[in-house]
Amino acid sequence: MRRRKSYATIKDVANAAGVSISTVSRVLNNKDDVSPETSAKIHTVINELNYTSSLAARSMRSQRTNVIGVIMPDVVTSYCIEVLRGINQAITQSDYDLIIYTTGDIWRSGTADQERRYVALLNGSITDGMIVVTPVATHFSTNAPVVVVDPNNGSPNYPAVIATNQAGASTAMAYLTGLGHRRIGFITGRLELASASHRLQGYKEGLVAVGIPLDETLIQIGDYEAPRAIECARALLSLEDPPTAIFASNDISAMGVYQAAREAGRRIPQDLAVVGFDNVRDAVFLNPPLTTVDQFISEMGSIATNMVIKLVKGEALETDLYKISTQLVVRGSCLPLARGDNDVATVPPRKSLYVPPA
Amino acid sequence: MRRRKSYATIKDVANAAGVSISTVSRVLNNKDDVSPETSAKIHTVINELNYTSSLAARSMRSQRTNVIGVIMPDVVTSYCIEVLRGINQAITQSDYDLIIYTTGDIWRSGTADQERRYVALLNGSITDGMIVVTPVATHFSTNAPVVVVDPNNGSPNYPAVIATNQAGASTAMAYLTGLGHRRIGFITGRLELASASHRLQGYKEGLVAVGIPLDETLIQIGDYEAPRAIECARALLSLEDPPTAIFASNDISAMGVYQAAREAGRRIPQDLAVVGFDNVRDAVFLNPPLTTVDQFISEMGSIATNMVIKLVKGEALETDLYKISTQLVVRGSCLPLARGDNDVATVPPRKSLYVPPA
DNA sequence: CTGTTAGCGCGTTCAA
DNA sequence: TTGAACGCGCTAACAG
Repeated sequence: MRRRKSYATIKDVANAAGVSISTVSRVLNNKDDVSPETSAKIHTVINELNYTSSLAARSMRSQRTNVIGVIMPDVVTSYCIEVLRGINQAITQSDYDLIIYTTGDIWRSGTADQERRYVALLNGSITDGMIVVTPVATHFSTNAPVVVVDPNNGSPNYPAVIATNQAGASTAMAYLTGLGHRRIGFITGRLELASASHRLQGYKEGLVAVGIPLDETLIQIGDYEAPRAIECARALLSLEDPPTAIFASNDISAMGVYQAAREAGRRIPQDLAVVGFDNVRDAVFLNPPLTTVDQFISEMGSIATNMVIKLVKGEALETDLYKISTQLVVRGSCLPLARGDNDVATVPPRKSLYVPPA
Repeated sequence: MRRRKSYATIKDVANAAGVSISTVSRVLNNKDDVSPETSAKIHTVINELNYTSSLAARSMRSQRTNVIGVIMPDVVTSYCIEVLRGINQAITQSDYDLIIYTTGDIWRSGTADQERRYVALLNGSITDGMIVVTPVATHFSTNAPVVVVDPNNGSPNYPAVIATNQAGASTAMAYLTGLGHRRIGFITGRLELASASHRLQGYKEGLVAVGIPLDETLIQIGDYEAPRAIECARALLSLEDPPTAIFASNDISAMGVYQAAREAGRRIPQDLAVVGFDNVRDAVFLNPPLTTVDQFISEMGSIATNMVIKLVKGEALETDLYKISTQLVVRGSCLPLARGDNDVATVPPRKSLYVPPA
């Protein structure tokens, strides 16, 4: 499996153009001291040979690659996809290219050692700066710019973009309790993640705020994924005294609740109010459209991207800790708690308003 | 912005351990001819210095990186996300790491030149082999393994994984016409993509098969995205003689149809049958669950991944052209066309069966 | 078992 | 305006 010089190198270009390597290099880097003819000649050859300078060799010398790296635990969960969406958008409007690095294993990675390894791997070579998403590690061995998104530890050592998970959750609770709900089920996220425990705190906080005692049976341990959420919702709905509302720790879990409710013959929102978290893109397409807490995930991605780019360029940051406030997006999945069983007529009909996510 | 030797190099390790550089290299690559003590000593130092070998330098020498590269037009459309899901899964079960490369611009990229540039960029340096998703380019200048997913040109020059788009679409049409529908609207995808025109062909084929004349007003030009699909569906539904069924070129577009139908007060499936394409993860969470054509996108990703890995290892492929047959997944978004307006009672109640996508 | 030597492809001096 | 020489961090061949 040895492949040597399978592609054109700067040497090939130099030979074909009848000039020296360094002249080609100069042309590549737009130095001004090259005669127009030589330059033109070289460009022709470059096109003919389909030459591209080697990222590896180039970065090894110049420490400059025009590439921003992203390290994520995975690229398939809705959260990561949304972050990516934002990063993607910010990259589009910049001169930088994007490399996403992942082991592909949701569970295996996420360890501090892995993260550190990756940061070193990319930053030591092919990346000008990087974004680490939901890191557990607190320190990375690199002095190239690092920006962190939603770190899993308290006070990040790097410029960070974070969401106000707890406040968002308690806002949602305030909404539900305001509608008269008192038995509110909760499906947690992956509790080993900071976001999940913060949302749980928000749930409890919301209960305390209106003096509802905590009922542990109303809390189900989820994992941010639909299958588990379906089970959780089934458990809640088959309780002797089932909740009239369920607050799911993310939208995917809320979709699981929809599924379980349909199975159980419970109508949303008449028989069961549902609130999600994230405001994922598809939330608006559910029937009824999902009321959820928007945490502007994709914004977090684009802000983080702009932060690293600034740092790479040597500019200063306005702030090292960028907090993004969550916001409740009210759509059609909740109704006021009706005392008389299906007293739906008393509430205004919900409009099928298209509320674009983010 | 010049940063020199910001991180530990192999030289630092060698100095700190009091050995030569090559000895360290041997330890790094698990060569057997190193004394246990030396090896242990070096490992200690490596940990202390938090050393990671530079990907750039390493790959430049050894042409071996243990990294598989993916080049995609973007990382935010549902199609790409699904492909990624499959790649992700296959990578998990391998020893390889994954790098995803994208310009982040859905529209800017997708040009043959860009693709060629990226392939050269990654393969010339940091990647052992790569997967190019929906390429328009037909040839890449590299002899490192390349596998192509759903190429936009006829006969790919590289091992490829492709979906049977046309057949899938005509199957869906057969289903709809079998239910008695004769006025069937169609929302296309981005017609510059091969998949989109193949699906359109399948639509027409399905019409021809049962002798329904083509009505151009029933074909709306979409772009695989929801907002456009909503407009298309609105147009179809406000036709003088509106369709009784709409076949959308992908699930995201089908979600747009749901939205437009809701606005127009049309119930799905009673008043309007809807079929999608892709079988995206969330299709099952829609209400009613979406009947769609599964093209096993994520399988395509994992198969492609396993193919490159084989090639990288120097193993032979069973086949160079892997066709994945589509399959209709019947859920709840279609009913037989009822002559007597809302003659719903004649059909069996749809079960809310959980059909896991893929 | 370990050190020395020679590049990989490229950018950057320094001379010419 | 251009070319020769050097070294980035690393691996592989060859000596010892």
